[in-house]
Amino acid sequence: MERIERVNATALVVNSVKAAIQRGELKIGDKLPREYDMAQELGVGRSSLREGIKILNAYGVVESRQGEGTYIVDNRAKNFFEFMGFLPSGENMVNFLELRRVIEVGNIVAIYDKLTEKDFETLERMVQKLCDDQFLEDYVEADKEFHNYLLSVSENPMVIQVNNMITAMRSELLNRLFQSETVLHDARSAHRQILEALKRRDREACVSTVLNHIDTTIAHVKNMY
Amino acid sequence: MERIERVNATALVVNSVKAAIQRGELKIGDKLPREYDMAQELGVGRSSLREGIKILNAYGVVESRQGEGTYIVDNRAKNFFEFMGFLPSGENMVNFLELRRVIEVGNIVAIYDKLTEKDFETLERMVQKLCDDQFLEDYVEADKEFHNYLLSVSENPMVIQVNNMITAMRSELLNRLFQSETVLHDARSAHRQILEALKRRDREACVSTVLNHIDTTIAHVKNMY
DNA sequence: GTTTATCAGACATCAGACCAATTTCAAATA
DNA sequence: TATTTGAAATTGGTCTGATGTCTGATAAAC
Repeated sequence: MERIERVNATALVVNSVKAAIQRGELKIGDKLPREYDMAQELGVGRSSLREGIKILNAYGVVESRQGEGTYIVDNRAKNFFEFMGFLPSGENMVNFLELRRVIEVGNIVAIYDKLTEKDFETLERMVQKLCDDQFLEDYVEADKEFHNYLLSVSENPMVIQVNNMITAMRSELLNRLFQSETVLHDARSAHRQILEALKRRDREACVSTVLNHIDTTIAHVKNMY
Repeated sequence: MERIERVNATALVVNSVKAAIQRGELKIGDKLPREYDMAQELGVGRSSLREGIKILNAYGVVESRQGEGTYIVDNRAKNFFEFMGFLPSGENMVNFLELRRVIEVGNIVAIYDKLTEKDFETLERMVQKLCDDQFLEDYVEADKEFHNYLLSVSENPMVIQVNNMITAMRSELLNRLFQSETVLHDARSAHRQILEALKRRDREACVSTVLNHIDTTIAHVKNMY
C-alpha cells in the first residue's frame, strides 16, 4: 500500500486504499493487512486508520468483520440507495423500477436520433443473442447488455453511473424474473420492438416501446410480491 | 441527544444523530456538543464517537472544524455526486444538466396523463408567479417549484430523491443563469408551453417542450463556460 | 469420527496523553 | 479610544496501550 499525499491522517487512509484499488493492486475479495500493520505501513495511528476504514465502509468499498479481517468489496450500488434513505424491499422494488423507467425513457429520447449503422448492428446482435441463448445467466447478461448499450450512447458519465447503480441493484431481480417463460418472451419481443422503433428513428414509438417494456416488468414484479 | 438501540457503538452514534435530525431536534447550523461531552451523553468512548462522526461527515450530514466544533450541515447532494466520482466543474455542469434532462423527460412521460384539474391550477399559479416575480430569488424559487411539482406527481420517493439531489446542485447554477434576461424570458415561455402540452395531455408535445426547455438551458451554460 | 474446549488472530471499544487550529479576551500599544 | 498582540481556553486531530468480543483453527475428550 503506497502512502498518498497527506492532508490529514484519515484522508490519507481513504485515498491510499482508493488509489490501490484504482491501480488494480487491490481487488474485490482481497484482505487488507490487520489494523496494526496497516497503520504502521501508512505511518498513522490505529485510531486514524480505523476512522478511514469506517469511511470506506460507509462508501461500500470495504467490509470489516470482527474477528476475521477487513476485505475489499463493492457494495457501492447498495450504499447508493441506502445513502438516499432506501432499503431494498418489495415496495421499493417497484419504486426502483419506476426510477429505471424514468431514466430509460429519458435516455431513449436523448439518443433515438444519434444511432449509427454500426450501433444498429451491435444492437441487432444483442437482440439475437437474447433470442438464441439457452441459459438463465445468458438471458440476464444479454438483457443487461442491450440496456447498458443504449445508455452508453448518451456518452454522459453521470447518466451511465446512475444507470450502473441501478443495474447492480437489478441483477438479483432479473435472475428471479427470467425464471418465468412469459417474462422472457416479453423481453425478447420488447427488445426487438425497441430496436425497430430506433431504426425508424420514430421518437414516439421509442417512448411507447420502452414504456411498455418496463411497465410489463413492473406488472410482473407486482405479482411476485 | 437520545440514546438509540445499541448494535455497536459507532452505529449508535450515527443513528442517534440521524434520529435527532429527523425529530427536528437538530437543525442545519446547530453545533454538536464537544466530543468528550457527547461521548459521555451517549455512553461511548471518544474514539467510537469520532468514528461515528466520520461516517456522518462522509454522508454530508455534519462537518467538523478543528478548534471550532462540529456542525449540522446538508452536503448530501454534493457528497452524492462526489460519491459517484464527479466534482463540480464546467464540463460536469453539462453532464449534470443532461442527467436532469433525462429525468425530467422520463418523468413527464410517466405523469402526463395523471394530472388533475387541481394540479393544473397549481401549475398555472406557478407559471404566473414566474412571470410576475421581480427579484432573482423569486425567479429561482418559482422555477424550482414548477419542476419539483411535476416530479412530485410521480409519487415515487426514489425519483423525488434523485431530483432533490439534482435540484440542490442546480441552485447555484440557476442564480447565475437567471441574471440573463434571455434565460428568464425563455424559462417563462417554456414553462407555459409545457403546461399547455400537459393540459392537452399530448405526450409528444410534453416531451418536445421539456426537451427544448432544458436544451436551451444547456446551450446557455455552454456559453458561460 | 464427532463434539467440545482452548487458543490465537483480528476487529471493537475505551481511556488518557499530547498535538494543532481556532476563538476569546485582556493587556500592551499607537 | 481604537487597534494590535499574545497568552490561555476550547475543540477537534492523532497516537498509544489495555481490554473486550467475535471468528476460525487446532487440539483434546468422548
